[in-house]
Amino acid sequence: MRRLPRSFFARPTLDVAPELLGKLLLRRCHGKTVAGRITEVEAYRGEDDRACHASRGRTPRTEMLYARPGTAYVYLIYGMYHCLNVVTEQEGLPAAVLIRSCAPPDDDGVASRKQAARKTSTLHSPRTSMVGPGRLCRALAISRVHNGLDLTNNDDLWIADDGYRVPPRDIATSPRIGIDYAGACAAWPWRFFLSDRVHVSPAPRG
DNA sequence: TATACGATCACCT
DNA sequence: GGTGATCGTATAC
Repeated sequence: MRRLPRSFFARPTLDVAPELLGKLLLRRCHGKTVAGRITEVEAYRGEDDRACHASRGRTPRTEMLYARPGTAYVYLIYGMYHCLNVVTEQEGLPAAVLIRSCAPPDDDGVASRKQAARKTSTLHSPRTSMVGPGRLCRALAISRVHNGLDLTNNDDLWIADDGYRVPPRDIATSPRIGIDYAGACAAWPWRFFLSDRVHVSPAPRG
């Protein structure tokens, strides 16, 4: 089990995002460690990306997007949910990957992940589900107190590689969710997810 | 100071 | 299919 180093995040965001699929998101809280295997992410890159919060420039809110790669950017959305991002690229270039969903890591040993989902469905109620950015942060007790945390060097929240590999053909892409206001950027296929969609948020209708 | 709205979710018909 | 919850942020005044 190897914690992802800063060099992993200090690369093009569109390379980092799909490579985060299959990695473990780990959260240590009150002496217990909770983990999720990343199944769905979205890339946000640069001031020219109208869906990126930094598209209106550097403000107190977006400051962390300009920080060192490997920094956590956590913000409050709709007054009640939090979203977790990992900052990418070089310091000064505002870019990050939104972690949208995780699967229970113990699904691994089962041949069919759909079978595993059925098997464990009663253990993962809507309140403990890690599918969806708001639910993920609720399940892992992630909030704005984690904004600015260095994920490469702390023991509360980090990302690790345990050797699990996602075959490239099992990765699907789509436009990002909930950014219809972003003009042409709304069509960019910057959402990456496991194509079985077992632990992935449902695609919007339409 | 006031207002509009959002990288969501749960619950309703 | 639709809508309310709930509040920080950006923008307009």
